[in-house]
Amino acid sequence: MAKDGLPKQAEDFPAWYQEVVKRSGMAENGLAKGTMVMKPHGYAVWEHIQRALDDRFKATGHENLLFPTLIPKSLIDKEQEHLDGFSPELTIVTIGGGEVLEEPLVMRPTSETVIWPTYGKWMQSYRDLPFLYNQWCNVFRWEKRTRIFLRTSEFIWQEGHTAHATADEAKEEVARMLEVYREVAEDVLAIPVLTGKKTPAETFPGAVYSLAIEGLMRDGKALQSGTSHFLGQNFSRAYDCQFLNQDGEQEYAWGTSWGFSTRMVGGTIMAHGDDRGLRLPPAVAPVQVVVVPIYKNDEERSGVLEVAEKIKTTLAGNLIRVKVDDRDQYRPGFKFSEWELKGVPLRIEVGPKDVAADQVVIAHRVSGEKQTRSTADAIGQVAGLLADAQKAIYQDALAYREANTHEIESYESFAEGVEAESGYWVGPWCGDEVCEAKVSSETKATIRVVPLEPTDPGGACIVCGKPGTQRATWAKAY
RNA sequence: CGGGAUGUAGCGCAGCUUGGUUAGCGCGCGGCGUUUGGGACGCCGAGGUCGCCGGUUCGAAUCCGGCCAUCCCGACCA
Repeated sequence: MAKDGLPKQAEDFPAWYQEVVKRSGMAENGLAKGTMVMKPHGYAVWEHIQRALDDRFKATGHENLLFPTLIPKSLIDKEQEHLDGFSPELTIVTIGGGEVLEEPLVMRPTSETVIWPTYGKWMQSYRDLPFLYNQWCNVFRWEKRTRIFLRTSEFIWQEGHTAHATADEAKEEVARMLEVYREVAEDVLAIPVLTGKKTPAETFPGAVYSLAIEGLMRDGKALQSGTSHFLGQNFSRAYDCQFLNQDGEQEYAWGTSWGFSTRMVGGTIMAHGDDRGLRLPPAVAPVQVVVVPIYKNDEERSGVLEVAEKIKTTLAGNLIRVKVDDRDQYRPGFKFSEWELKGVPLRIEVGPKDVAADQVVIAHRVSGEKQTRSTADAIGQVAGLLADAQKAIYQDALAYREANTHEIESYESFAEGVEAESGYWVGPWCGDEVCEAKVSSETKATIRVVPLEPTDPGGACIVCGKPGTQRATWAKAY
């Protein structure tokens, strides 16, 4: 074993991540700096995430549409906070058709600035609202330091943009979509997440407030992966989107926006992977079951492959994503390692002895266990075993999070602890940005979330000692 | 944008100090054969503008100058 092993997570997590992403065939660097090529194995995971989200968007009454990638620069300039927030990250097209453009075009970093002026043309009265639209697209953010899946200059996501007649309705939407994100993260990607509100310092530029889900990676760092923003009337005012309300008055519409990106593919890798490679939750695994035939000669080969194909046909008929690895140039041991690297949840081994005894060996990626079952039992049990694996991998991640969540005893112990142990550190905070900034400059940890609903802060601010107003969760983050 | 490092075959590297004629090794790749229950082995073979431009020299992967790119650390970052 480990003839060609990965770097160990415990020794060098970033090296492990880079290697596992490349060797498992998830993605590689693009030819332009800071970009990435999502390869079939990685894109398939994204497609499953996409499906899970899109089904839930439709179920909550949303429709998809698509705005152009290019946004006139003047539109971006209209919302000052938004402009300030994004300015350094903008990619701007200044030449088109060989001529310098009269007005530069911005490659969208997100689409509020082009969607809101358009929404303004579409809304006349409260009867037209709400607009519940979403788009699947790529966005561009020039990054000085990129990391595959986690931060690249171009990435794919969905951005929902809704317009409502009342603030309360918009706030409900923001909460509803955060819940969709939580559900997809936990039930589909098997990543337990904290849900909460961002501090003003971490709020989306132009939003009134931002909600987010945060997952904990296996190196103890947090990853923000889905965000849902209450825009208030900020964008409708900037782009003059008014409607006639029930009282016959012109009113600015209330907005939300929410996004979930391919970054979460990286999150799935880092939340579940181990030293042998990926461990993919069955719900998003491109291949859920791989059948590896074992044989010594042509005669054994044909007998074993016959059984393998039969297993495949039956499972595929039950909508299980199954593959028979009948490549002749690799031996079984090599295939075992390769599919483990790729994170396939279940492996069925079929050799001559098994064929003779009408049995197979089932190997579990999550637990690492192997068991022998009659062929018929094995086929019948696969769906259940996949469901068990989905639960087990979530439980693993949950146990990890619980073991790495610390109650803050004192500022000193927190400052030392967060360096050494990372993980989540929870404690009272006064709500002052000065205290927040002091922590981030002295420890590299930032406030990931504060609770959605007011809770007992549980004591005095860990930084300044004034009365706490809320319980904050700090962590080092990606 | 600062500090450091690296660019030689698809990947990982040696060679450079002390210039010299066919530029090497491992993995991978192609063919043939033996193998196949945890990363097989033998033989044969294909594959290189030595990052780019210029300079020194009879002669440059090697020395000198400039440029470009990538990686790490920092700053920056929803």
